[in-house]
Amino acid sequence: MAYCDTCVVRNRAICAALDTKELEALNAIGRRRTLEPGESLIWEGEDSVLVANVIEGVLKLSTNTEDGREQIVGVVYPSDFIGRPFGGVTSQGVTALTEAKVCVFSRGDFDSFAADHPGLEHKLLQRTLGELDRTRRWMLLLGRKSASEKVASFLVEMAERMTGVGCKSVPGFPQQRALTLPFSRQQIADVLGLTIETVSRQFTRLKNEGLVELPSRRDIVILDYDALVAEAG
Amino acid sequence: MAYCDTCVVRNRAICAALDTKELEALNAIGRRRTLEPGESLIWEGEDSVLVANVIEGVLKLSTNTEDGREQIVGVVYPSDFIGRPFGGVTSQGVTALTEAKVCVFSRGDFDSFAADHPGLEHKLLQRTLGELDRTRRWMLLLGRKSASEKVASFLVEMAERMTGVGCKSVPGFPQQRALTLPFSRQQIADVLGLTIETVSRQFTRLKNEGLVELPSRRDIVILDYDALVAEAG
DNA sequence: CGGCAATTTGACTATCCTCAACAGGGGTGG
DNA sequence: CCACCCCTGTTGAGGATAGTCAAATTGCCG
Repeated sequence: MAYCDTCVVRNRAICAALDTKELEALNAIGRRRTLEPGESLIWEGEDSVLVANVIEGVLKLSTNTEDGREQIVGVVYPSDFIGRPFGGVTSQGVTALTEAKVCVFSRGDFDSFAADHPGLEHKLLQRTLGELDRTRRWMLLLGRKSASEKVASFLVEMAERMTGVGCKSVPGFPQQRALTLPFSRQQIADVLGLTIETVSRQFTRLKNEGLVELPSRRDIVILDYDALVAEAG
Repeated sequence: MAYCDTCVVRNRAICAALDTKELEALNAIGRRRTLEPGESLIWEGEDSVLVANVIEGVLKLSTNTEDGREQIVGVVYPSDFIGRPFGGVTSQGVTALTEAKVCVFSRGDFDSFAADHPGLEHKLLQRTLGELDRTRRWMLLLGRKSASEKVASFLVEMAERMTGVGCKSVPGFPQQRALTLPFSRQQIADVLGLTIETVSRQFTRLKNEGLVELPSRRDIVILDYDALVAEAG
């Protein structure tokens, strides 16, 4: 049952703080789980009952207003940590965007384990501080950027994040990058605080201006990365 | 020099994790500093050179676009922690809104000290997780709420946060609360992702509808708290 | 090939922003 | 002590951006 031995995020996730023996103990309280696209792992407003590491796939963190408007407040990738340790109510739901594999722990078990392993907590703290930085930078986009700046920023961010995952650099076109988005148009709108129609219009504008190509609904080829960065503001 | 003995946030800040002796060691590497309103402690984009605890006053965390638009991404109160431990570049500036007292550490000193005191790191982790939750909830406001919902949410949040600080409950009017805002109109706009004019118009609307009174620029009396909560969406 | 959902496009509207003028009030200096 | 000034905030008019509603189109899947 020593999943961790073959875990692809072994050295990038917070588990990297643990030696082989400690890892075995952690392994004993965790279990792997596969999620289908659209499947939720945690629901908004429930007591925090579990935490997890992402092994594979992309998931969204989202909150909703009572009348159904949604805002995606975070996107997590392999090696990222999910959930709210040390009590409290989770104020975001967690839902798989692609097929995903996660390593799940009951929150109580994880809390106790973490209390005995300061190195693990340190890793988690660093990760949380980084996530807070990233989240605050995103607030500038939500509060102060125009629709065109938002969409350009989104594409730049995706190009960075997906590097090495779904990104191929095309020979002879160093700026050119192809990526497969893990988001529907609606989900992009929910990330950017826009409507689906506005996102769609911005995409076609970028296509008409020759900055991107849109071979299919989920695929984007970036033809002029620098122009996108400039437009991101 | 044992400032900590008389420190008003001794039991609420992350220092609460330390015993008397440890506190002495921490005290030795920190120093108190007073900030005037508008004075900055940390500038956006600089290397992280110091961290601090807030003892007294209110400070803002803010980021700016190149062309000068500002977004306030966090507001910190007494006992809150400021700065970016464990390296990296701080992506937010920190500026006092009111006169403020802070307990400052060089980042390197603090990092080393924290490494030897897991209890302190644990407190800091809890605080950071809480701040991340709060920040993500604010993203829903920035991305999905209307101007009237934003302003109402802001007043509700301020009423909660300032309780016990600048807040008096008026006998016979349990819903009624008076508070002195630490923000100018422009700063409120920068918190909410609005313009100063829109904020001003929302305030006068709330006044005309009898939900609040505005005795002076910085003072607000909430006459109908429940209505504000309802309008916050 | 047909059906369905996602996306795009179009027309129109509302909200919020911009620009501009005005008002208030707190502090300073005469 | 009062008048003035400057800064902050308010109010108004007009316009632009993004939202809403509706219809057309695409492409995916059986």
